Amino acid sequence: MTKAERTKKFIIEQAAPIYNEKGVAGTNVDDVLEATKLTKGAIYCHFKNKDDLSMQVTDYLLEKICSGIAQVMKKEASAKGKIFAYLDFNKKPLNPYIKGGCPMFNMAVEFDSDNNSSIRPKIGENLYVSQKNFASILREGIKNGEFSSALDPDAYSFKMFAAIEGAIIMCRAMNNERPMQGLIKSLKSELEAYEL
Amino acid sequence: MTKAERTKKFIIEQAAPIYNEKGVAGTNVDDVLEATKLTKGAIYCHFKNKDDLSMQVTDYLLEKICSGIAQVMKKEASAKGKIFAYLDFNKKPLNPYIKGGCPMFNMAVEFDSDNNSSIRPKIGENLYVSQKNFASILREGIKNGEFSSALDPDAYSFKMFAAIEGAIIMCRAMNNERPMQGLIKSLKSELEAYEL
DNA sequence: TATTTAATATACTTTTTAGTATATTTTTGT
DNA sequence: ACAAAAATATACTAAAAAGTATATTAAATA
Repeated sequence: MTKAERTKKFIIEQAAPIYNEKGVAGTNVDDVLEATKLTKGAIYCHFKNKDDLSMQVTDYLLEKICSGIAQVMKKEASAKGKIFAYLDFNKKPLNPYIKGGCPMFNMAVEFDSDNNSSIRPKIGENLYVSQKNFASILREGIKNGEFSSALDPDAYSFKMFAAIEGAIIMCRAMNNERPMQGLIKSLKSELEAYEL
Repeated sequence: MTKAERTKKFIIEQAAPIYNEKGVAGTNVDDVLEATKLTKGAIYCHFKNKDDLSMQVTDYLLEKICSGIAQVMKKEASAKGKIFAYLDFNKKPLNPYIKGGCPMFNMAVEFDSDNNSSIRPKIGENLYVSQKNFASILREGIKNGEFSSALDPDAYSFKMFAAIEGAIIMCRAMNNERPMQGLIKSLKSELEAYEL
Protein backbone atom coordinates (compact mmCIF):
# COMPACT_ATOMS: atom_id res chain seq x y z
CA MET A 1 0.00 0.00 0.00
CA THR A 2 1.62 3.17 -1.24
CA LYS A 3 1.88 6.43 0.68
CA ALA A 4 -0.71 8.07 -1.54
CA GLU A 5 -3.18 5.27 -0.96
CA ARG A 6 -2.68 5.43 2.76
CA THR A 7 -3.13 9.20 2.89
CA LYS A 8 -6.23 9.07 0.73
CA LYS A 9 -7.71 6.41 2.98
CA PHE A 10 -6.74 8.48 6.01
CA ILE A 11 -8.46 11.58 4.63
CA ILE A 12 -11.66 9.67 3.89
CA GLU A 13 -11.66 8.04 7.31
CA GLN A 14 -11.12 11.34 9.11
CA ALA A 15 -13.68 13.16 6.99
CA ALA A 16 -16.34 10.47 7.29
CA PRO A 17 -17.62 11.22 10.82
CA ILE A 18 -17.62 14.94 10.06
CA TYR A 19 -19.70 14.38 6.96
CA ASN A 20 -22.02 12.12 8.95
CA GLU A 21 -22.48 14.73 11.67
CA LYS A 22 -22.62 17.96 9.68
CA GLY A 23 -23.97 16.62 6.41
CA VAL A 24 -22.44 16.81 2.96
CA ALA A 25 -23.39 20.44 2.28
CA GLY A 26 -22.61 21.40 5.88
CA THR A 27 -19.06 20.09 5.75
CA ASN A 28 -16.47 22.35 4.14
CA VAL A 29 -12.97 21.48 3.06
CA ASP A 30 -11.52 23.54 5.92
CA ASP A 31 -13.23 21.12 8.32
CA VAL A 32 -11.43 18.28 6.60
CA LEU A 33 -8.12 20.16 6.64
CA GLU A 34 -8.46 20.70 10.36
CA ALA A 35 -9.40 17.09 11.07
CA THR A 36 -6.55 15.70 9.01
CA LYS A 37 -4.02 18.45 9.87
CA LEU A 38 -3.26 18.51 6.17
CA THR A 39 -3.39 21.40 3.72
CA LYS A 40 -5.23 22.10 0.50
CA GLY A 41 -2.32 20.88 -1.56
CA ALA A 42 -2.66 17.44 -0.02
CA ILE A 43 -6.43 17.20 -0.34
CA TYR A 44 -6.58 18.45 -3.92
CA CYS A 45 -3.79 16.07 -4.83
CA HIS A 46 -5.98 13.09 -3.93
CA PHE A 47 -9.38 14.45 -4.91
CA LYS A 48 -10.39 16.33 -8.04
CA ASN A 49 -12.64 18.71 -6.10
CA LYS A 50 -14.96 18.84 -3.12
CA ASP A 51 -17.62 16.88 -4.95
CA ASP A 52 -15.18 14.08 -5.65
CA LEU A 53 -14.24 13.99 -1.98
CA SER A 54 -17.90 14.03 -0.93
CA MET A 55 -18.66 11.18 -3.29
CA GLN A 56 -15.91 8.98 -1.94
CA VAL A 57 -16.70 9.83 1.67
CA THR A 58 -20.39 9.03 1.24
CA ASP A 59 -19.50 5.77 -0.50
CA TYR A 60 -17.23 4.95 2.42
CA LEU A 61 -19.92 5.80 4.96
CA LEU A 62 -22.54 3.64 3.27
CA GLU A 63 -20.10 0.80 2.86
CA LYS A 64 -19.04 1.06 6.50
CA ILE A 65 -22.52 1.04 8.00
CA CYS A 66 -23.64 -1.82 5.79
CA SER A 67 -20.63 -3.96 6.48
CA GLY A 68 -20.88 -3.15 10.19
CA ILE A 69 -24.40 -4.50 10.25
CA ALA A 70 -23.51 -7.46 8.04
CA GLN A 71 -20.67 -8.35 10.37
CA VAL A 72 -22.82 -8.73 13.50
CA MET A 73 -25.48 -10.58 11.54
CA LYS A 74 -23.24 -13.15 9.92
CA LYS A 75 -22.09 -14.32 13.35
CA GLU A 76 -25.56 -15.73 13.89
CA ALA A 77 -26.82 -18.88 12.21
CA SER A 78 -30.57 -18.59 12.70
CA ALA A 79 -32.89 -16.02 11.13
CA LYS A 80 -33.97 -14.93 14.58
CA GLY A 81 -30.36 -14.58 15.65
CA LYS A 82 -29.54 -12.40 12.65
CA ILE A 83 -32.52 -10.10 13.11
CA PHE A 84 -31.87 -9.80 16.84
CA ALA A 85 -28.25 -8.99 16.10
CA TYR A 86 -29.36 -6.13 13.88
CA LEU A 87 -31.68 -4.85 16.59
CA ASP A 88 -28.98 -5.03 19.24
CA PHE A 89 -26.58 -3.25 16.89
CA ASN A 90 -28.81 -0.20 17.34
CA LYS A 91 -29.16 -0.42 21.09
CA LYS A 92 -27.13 2.72 21.80
CA PRO A 93 -28.21 5.47 19.41
CA LEU A 94 -26.31 8.10 21.43
CA ASN A 95 -23.16 6.08 20.95
CA PRO A 96 -23.55 4.78 17.44
CA TYR A 97 -21.27 2.64 15.30
CA ILE A 98 -20.46 5.78 13.27
CA LYS A 99 -20.46 9.15 15.01
CA GLY A 100 -23.52 11.11 13.94
CA GLY A 101 -25.95 8.21 13.62
CA CYS A 102 -26.94 6.18 10.58
CA PRO A 103 -25.47 7.56 7.36
CA MET A 104 -28.17 5.95 5.24
CA PHE A 105 -30.89 7.99 6.87
CA ASN A 106 -28.80 11.11 7.33
CA MET A 107 -28.15 11.16 3.60
CA ALA A 108 -31.67 10.09 2.71
CA VAL A 109 -32.92 13.22 4.46
CA GLU A 110 -30.27 15.55 3.10
CA PHE A 111 -30.74 14.43 -0.51
CA ASP A 112 -34.47 13.91 -0.19
CA SER A 113 -35.45 16.38 -2.90
CA ASP A 114 -32.10 16.81 -4.59
CA ASN A 115 -32.66 15.14 -7.92
CA ASN A 116 -29.47 16.52 -9.41
CA SER A 117 -27.18 14.78 -6.95
CA SER A 118 -25.69 11.47 -7.90
CA ILE A 119 -25.81 10.56 -4.22
CA ARG A 120 -29.59 10.38 -4.14
CA PRO A 121 -30.15 7.17 -6.17
CA LYS A 122 -27.36 5.44 -4.23
CA ILE A 123 -29.32 5.94 -0.98
CA GLY A 124 -32.59 4.67 -2.36
CA GLU A 125 -30.88 1.55 -3.66
CA ASN A 126 -29.10 1.07 -0.34
CA LEU A 127 -32.27 1.29 1.73
CA TYR A 128 -34.10 -1.01 -0.65
CA VAL A 129 -31.39 -3.65 -0.55
CA SER A 130 -31.07 -3.47 3.25
CA GLN A 131 -34.76 -3.94 3.76
CA LYS A 132 -35.01 -6.74 1.22
CA ASN A 133 -32.10 -8.47 2.90
CA PHE A 134 -33.98 -8.62 6.21
CA ALA A 135 -37.00 -9.92 4.35
CA SER A 136 -35.09 -12.71 2.64
CA ILE A 137 -33.55 -13.77 5.94
CA LEU A 138 -37.05 -14.07 7.39
CA ARG A 139 -38.30 -15.89 4.30
CA GLU A 140 -35.46 -18.36 4.75
CA GLY A 141 -36.50 -18.70 8.40
CA ILE A 142 -40.03 -19.58 7.35
CA LYS A 143 -38.83 -22.07 4.76
CA ASN A 144 -36.71 -23.99 7.26
CA GLY A 145 -39.44 -24.06 9.89
CA GLU A 146 -38.02 -21.47 12.22
CA PHE A 147 -41.03 -19.17 11.80
CA SER A 148 -44.70 -19.61 11.00
CA SER A 149 -45.79 -18.82 7.46
CA ALA A 150 -48.18 -16.32 9.02
CA LEU A 151 -45.21 -13.96 9.32
CA ASP A 152 -45.09 -11.45 6.47
CA PRO A 153 -41.34 -10.99 5.84
CA ASP A 154 -41.61 -7.80 3.80
CA ALA A 155 -44.07 -6.12 6.13
CA TYR A 156 -42.14 -7.02 9.26
CA SER A 157 -38.75 -6.05 7.90
CA PHE A 158 -39.96 -2.72 6.55
CA LYS A 159 -41.68 -1.88 9.81
CA MET A 160 -38.66 -2.93 11.85
CA PHE A 161 -36.19 -1.04 9.68
CA ALA A 162 -38.31 2.13 9.54
CA ALA A 163 -38.98 2.04 13.27
CA ILE A 164 -35.35 1.46 14.24
CA GLU A 165 -34.06 4.17 11.93
CA GLY A 166 -36.79 6.55 13.05
CA ALA A 167 -36.01 5.75 16.65
CA ILE A 168 -32.31 6.51 16.16
CA ILE A 169 -33.22 10.00 15.00
CA MET A 170 -35.77 10.53 17.77
CA CYS A 171 -33.57 9.27 20.57
CA ARG A 172 -30.71 11.44 19.37
CA ALA A 173 -32.94 14.51 19.11
CA MET A 174 -34.41 13.90 22.57
CA ASN A 175 -31.03 12.92 23.96
CA ASN A 176 -32.51 9.79 25.53
CA GLU A 177 -31.91 6.21 24.45
CA ARG A 178 -34.45 4.63 26.80
CA PRO A 179 -37.24 4.55 24.18
CA MET A 180 -34.98 2.59 21.84
CA GLN A 181 -34.57 -0.17 24.40
CA GLY A 182 -38.35 -0.46 24.66
CA LEU A 183 -38.73 -0.53 20.92
CA ILE A 184 -36.18 -3.29 20.49
CA LYS A 185 -37.85 -5.37 23.18
CA SER A 186 -41.20 -4.88 21.50
CA LEU A 187 -39.92 -5.76 18.02
CA LYS A 188 -38.25 -8.86 19.40
CA SER A 189 -41.36 -10.16 21.11
CA GLU A 190 -43.39 -9.39 18.03
CA LEU A 191 -41.13 -11.65 16.00
CA GLU A 192 -41.02 -14.32 18.69
CA ALA A 193 -44.80 -14.57 18.45
CA TYR A 194 -44.26 -16.22 15.06
CA GLU A 195 -41.66 -18.69 16.30
CA LEU A 196 -42.52 -22.34 15.84
CA MET B 1 -53.07 43.39 8.76
CA THR B 2 -50.47 45.84 7.51
CA LYS B 3 -48.48 45.52 4.29
CA ALA B 4 -45.33 44.71 6.21
CA GLU B 5 -47.03 41.93 8.13
CA ARG B 6 -48.46 40.45 4.97
CA THR B 7 -45.13 40.56 3.16
CA LYS B 8 -43.29 39.01 6.08
CA LYS B 9 -45.85 36.22 6.25
CA PHE B 10 -45.58 35.80 2.48
CA ILE B 11 -41.80 35.50 2.64
CA ILE B 12 -41.99 32.88 5.38
CA GLU B 13 -44.64 30.88 3.56
CA GLN B 14 -42.71 30.91 0.31
CA ALA B 15 -39.42 30.09 1.99
CA ALA B 16 -40.84 27.27 4.13
CA PRO B 17 -41.07 24.51 1.51
CA ILE B 18 -37.61 25.43 0.21
CA TYR B 19 -36.16 25.16 3.70
CA ASN B 20 -37.98 21.86 4.15
CA GLU B 21 -36.60 20.46 0.92
CA LYS B 22 -33.07 21.82 0.89
CA GLY B 23 -32.47 22.14 4.61
CA VAL B 24 -31.57 25.22 6.61
CA ALA B 25 -27.90 25.28 5.65
CA GLY B 26 -28.71 24.27 2.09
CA THR B 27 -31.09 27.15 1.51
CA ASN B 28 -29.52 30.47 0.63
CA VAL B 29 -31.15 33.87 0.53
CA ASP B 30 -31.00 33.94 -3.25
CA ASP B 31 -33.33 30.92 -3.25
CA VAL B 32 -35.75 32.92 -1.15
CA LEU B 33 -35.38 35.96 -3.40
CA GLU B 34 -36.21 33.86 -6.42
CA ALA B 35 -39.20 32.19 -4.79
CA THR B 36 -40.65 35.47 -3.57
CA LYS B 37 -39.57 37.55 -6.59
CA LEU B 38 -38.39 40.10 -4.05
CA THR B 39 -34.97 41.67 -3.60
CA LYS B 40 -32.51 41.85 -0.74
CA GLY B 41 -33.86 45.21 0.35
CA ALA B 42 -37.24 43.63 1.05
CA ILE B 43 -35.92 40.57 2.85
CA TYR B 44 -33.47 42.44 5.05
CA CYS B 45 -36.16 44.95 5.89
CA HIS B 46 -38.22 42.20 7.54
CA PHE B 47 -35.43 40.00 8.90
CA LYS B 48 -32.31 41.01 10.77
CA ASN B 49 -30.15 38.44 8.91
CA LYS B 50 -30.33 34.97 7.42
CA ASP B 51 -30.33 33.36 10.85
CA ASP B 52 -33.34 35.40 11.90
CA LEU B 53 -35.14 34.30 8.74
CA SER B 54 -34.16 30.66 9.29
CA MET B 55 -35.42 30.80 12.86
CA GLN B 56 -38.80 32.12 11.87
CA VAL B 57 -39.14 29.74 8.94
CA THR B 58 -38.31 26.71 11.08
CA ASP B 59 -40.77 27.87 13.74
CA TYR B 60 -43.38 28.21 11.04
CA LEU B 61 -42.63 24.75 9.65
CA LEU B 62 -42.87 23.06 13.03
CA GLU B 63 -46.05 24.93 13.87
CA LYS B 64 -47.57 24.04 10.52
CA ILE B 65 -46.87 20.30 10.64
CA CYS B 66 -48.07 20.04 14.24
CA SER B 67 -51.26 21.97 13.67
CA GLY B 68 -51.87 20.01 10.46
CA ILE B 69 -51.74 16.77 12.41
CA ALA B 70 -53.76 18.21 15.29
CA GLN B 71 -56.43 19.31 12.86
CA VAL B 72 -57.13 15.86 11.42
CA MET B 73 -57.00 14.29 14.87
CA LYS B 74 -59.41 16.62 16.58
CA LYS B 75 -62.11 15.73 14.07
CA GLU B 76 -62.24 12.28 15.65
CA ALA B 77 -63.85 11.59 18.99
CA SER B 78 -62.39 8.19 19.90
CA ALA B 79 -58.77 7.38 20.70
CA LYS B 80 -58.72 4.88 17.85
CA GLY B 81 -60.16 7.48 15.50
CA LYS B 82 -57.48 10.01 16.44
CA ILE B 83 -54.60 7.58 16.03
CA PHE B 84 -55.98 6.30 12.73
CA ALA B 85 -56.34 9.88 11.56
CA TYR B 86 -52.67 10.47 12.25
CA LEU B 87 -51.73 7.32 10.37
CA ASP B 88 -53.87 8.26 7.39
CA PHE B 89 -52.37 11.73 7.44
CA ASN B 90 -49.13 10.06 6.39
CA LYS B 91 -50.60 7.85 3.70
CA LYS B 92 -48.94 9.71 0.82
CA PRO B 93 -45.28 10.36 1.70
CA LEU B 94 -44.51 11.35 -1.92
CA ASN B 95 -47.20 14.00 -1.70
CA PRO B 96 -46.84 15.22 1.84
CA TYR B 97 -48.69 17.93 3.73
CA ILE B 98 -45.57 20.10 3.42
CA LYS B 99 -43.37 19.71 0.36
CA GLY B 100 -40.15 17.93 1.37
CA GLY B 101 -41.59 15.59 3.98
CA CYS B 102 -41.85 15.99 7.74
CA PRO B 103 -39.99 19.09 8.99
CA MET B 104 -39.56 17.61 12.46
CA PHE B 105 -37.44 14.76 11.18
CA ASN B 106 -35.74 16.77 8.47
CA MET B 107 -34.54 19.22 11.10
CA ALA B 108 -33.82 16.53 13.65
CA VAL B 109 -31.35 15.03 11.20
CA GLU B 110 -29.82 18.32 10.09
CA PHE B 111 -29.26 19.59 13.63
CA ASP B 112 -28.44 16.17 15.06
CA SER B 113 -24.97 17.06 16.28
CA ASP B 114 -25.21 20.84 16.11
CA ASN B 115 -25.15 21.80 19.75
CA ASN B 116 -24.61 25.48 19.00
CA SER B 117 -27.85 25.91 17.13
CA SER B 118 -30.88 27.19 18.98
CA ILE B 119 -32.98 25.09 16.62
CA ARG B 120 -31.77 21.80 18.08
CA PRO B 121 -33.55 21.88 21.48
CA LYS B 122 -36.77 23.01 19.79
CA ILE B 123 -36.84 19.79 17.74
CA GLY B 124 -36.21 17.52 20.68
CA GLU B 125 -39.02 19.15 22.62
CA ASN B 126 -41.30 18.93 19.62
CA LEU B 127 -40.73 15.22 19.08
CA TYR B 128 -41.13 14.51 22.79
CA VAL B 129 -44.42 16.39 23.00
CA SER B 130 -45.79 14.77 19.84
CA GLN B 131 -45.03 11.29 21.05
CA LYS B 132 -46.38 11.95 24.55
CA ASN B 133 -49.55 13.33 23.01
CA PHE B 134 -50.21 10.04 21.21
CA ALA B 135 -49.52 8.20 24.45
CA SER B 136 -51.96 10.29 26.46
CA ILE B 137 -54.67 9.77 23.84
CA LEU B 138 -54.17 6.01 24.18
CA ARG B 139 -54.12 6.25 27.97
CA GLU B 140 -57.43 8.07 27.81
CA GLY B 141 -58.70 5.30 25.52
CA ILE B 142 -57.77 2.70 28.11
CA LYS B 143 -59.37 4.67 30.93
CA ASN B 144 -62.71 4.93 29.16
CA GLY B 145 -62.77 1.27 28.17
CA GLU B 146 -61.93 1.67 24.50
CA PHE B 147 -58.70 -0.32 24.79
CA SER B 148 -57.43 -3.12 27.01
CA SER B 149 -55.04 -2.14 29.78
CA ALA B 150 -52.60 -4.62 28.21
CA LEU B 151 -51.79 -1.87 25.68
CA ASP B 152 -48.64 0.03 26.60
CA PRO B 153 -49.40 3.60 25.45
CA ASP B 154 -45.81 4.86 25.53
CA ALA B 155 -44.35 1.83 23.78
CA TYR B 156 -47.00 1.77 21.08
CA SER B 157 -46.91 5.50 20.39
CA PHE B 158 -43.14 5.63 20.22
CA LYS B 159 -43.00 2.64 17.89
CA MET B 160 -45.75 4.04 15.72
CA PHE B 161 -44.24 7.51 15.53
CA ALA B 162 -40.72 6.25 14.83
CA ALA B 163 -41.95 3.78 12.22
CA ILE B 164 -44.14 6.30 10.40
CA GLU B 165 -41.44 8.96 10.34
CA GLY B 166 -38.81 6.43 9.31
CA ALA B 167 -41.14 5.14 6.61
CA ILE B 168 -41.68 8.66 5.24
CA ILE B 169 -37.95 8.98 4.71
CA MET B 170 -37.58 5.48 3.25
CA CYS B 171 -40.51 5.78 0.88
CA ARG B 172 -39.28 9.14 -0.36
CA ALA B 173 -35.76 7.82 -0.86
CA MET B 174 -37.03 4.73 -2.68
CA ASN B 175 -39.64 6.76 -4.56
CA ASN B 176 -42.33 4.26 -3.65
CA GLU B 177 -45.17 4.78 -1.22
CA ARG B 178 -46.47 1.22 -1.32
CA PRO B 179 -44.54 0.13 1.81
CA MET B 180 -46.16 2.96 3.77
CA GLN B 181 -49.61 1.61 3.01
CA GLY B 182 -48.57 -1.78 4.36
CA LEU B 183 -47.08 -0.23 7.46
CA ILE B 184 -50.22 1.76 8.23
CA LYS B 185 -52.38 -1.33 7.80
CA SER B 186 -50.09 -3.27 10.12
CA LEU B 187 -50.01 -0.56 12.79
CA LYS B 188 -53.78 -0.29 12.65
CA SER B 189 -54.39 -3.99 13.12
CA GLU B 190 -51.83 -4.05 15.90
CA LEU B 191 -53.83 -1.43 17.78
CA GLU B 192 -57.15 -3.10 16.98
CA ALA B 193 -55.88 -6.23 18.70
CA TYR B 194 -56.21 -4.31 21.98
CA GLU B 195 -59.76 -3.10 21.29
CA LEU B 196 -62.40 -4.13 23.77
C1' DT C 1 22.30 6.67 -2.86
C1' DA C 2 21.11 9.56 -6.68
C1' DT C 3 17.44 10.74 -9.41
C1' DT C 4 12.97 11.01 -10.71
C1' DT C 5 8.37 11.24 -9.50
C1' DA C 6 4.82 11.96 -6.32
C1' DA C 7 3.02 14.31 -2.24
C1' DT C 8 2.37 18.32 0.34
C1' DA C 9 2.61 23.34 1.98
C1' DT C 10 2.04 28.01 1.03
C1' DA C 11 0.16 31.84 -0.82
C1' DC C 12 -2.65 33.15 -4.01
C1' DT C 13 -7.30 33.80 -7.17
C1' DT C 14 -12.06 32.89 -8.04
C1' DT C 15 -16.58 32.09 -6.85
C1' DT C 16 -20.30 32.16 -4.01
C1' DT C 17 -23.03 33.98 -0.50
C1' DA C 18 -24.25 37.19 3.14
C1' DG C 19 -24.94 41.69 4.27
C1' DT C 20 -25.28 47.12 3.63
C1' DA C 21 -26.01 51.99 1.96
C1' DT C 22 -28.77 54.65 -0.44
C1' DA C 23 -32.11 55.95 -3.82
C1' DT C 24 -36.76 55.19 -5.10
C1' DT C 25 -41.26 53.71 -4.67
C1' DT C 26 -45.29 52.54 -2.14
C1' DT C 27 -48.31 52.71 2.19
C1' DT C 28 -50.54 54.86 5.65
C1' DG C 29 -52.73 58.28 8.39
C1' DT C 30 -54.34 62.88 8.25
C1' DA D 1 -54.70 64.18 -1.97
C1' DC D 2 -50.58 65.03 0.63
C1' DA D 3 -46.90 64.59 3.80
C1' DA D 4 -44.45 61.37 6.65
C1' DA D 5 -43.11 56.89 7.30
C1' DA D 6 -42.32 52.47 5.87
C1' DA D 7 -41.16 49.15 2.23
C1' DT D 8 -38.49 47.84 -1.57
C1' DA D 9 -34.94 47.90 -5.51
C1' DT D 10 -30.42 48.58 -6.93
C1' DA D 11 -25.79 48.43 -6.73
C1' DC D 12 -22.53 47.95 -3.89
C1' DT D 13 -19.02 45.78 0.05
C1' DA D 14 -17.62 42.02 3.11
C1' DA D 15 -16.95 37.45 4.29
C1' DA D 16 -16.54 32.75 3.50
C1' DA D 17 -15.80 29.12 0.74
C1' DA D 18 -13.72 26.58 -3.20
C1' DG D 19 -10.11 26.01 -6.13
C1' DT D 20 -5.12 26.84 -8.32
C1' DA D 21 -0.10 27.71 -9.25
C1' DT D 22 4.06 27.02 -7.69
C1' DA D 23 7.68 26.01 -4.52
C1' DT D 24 9.26 22.60 -1.42
C1' DT D 25 9.73 18.22 0.64
C1' DA D 26 9.34 13.35 0.85
C1' DA D 27 8.93 8.79 -1.34
C1' DA D 28 9.93 5.33 -4.68
C1' DT D 29 13.00 2.92 -7.68
C1' DA D 30 16.89 2.25 -10.79
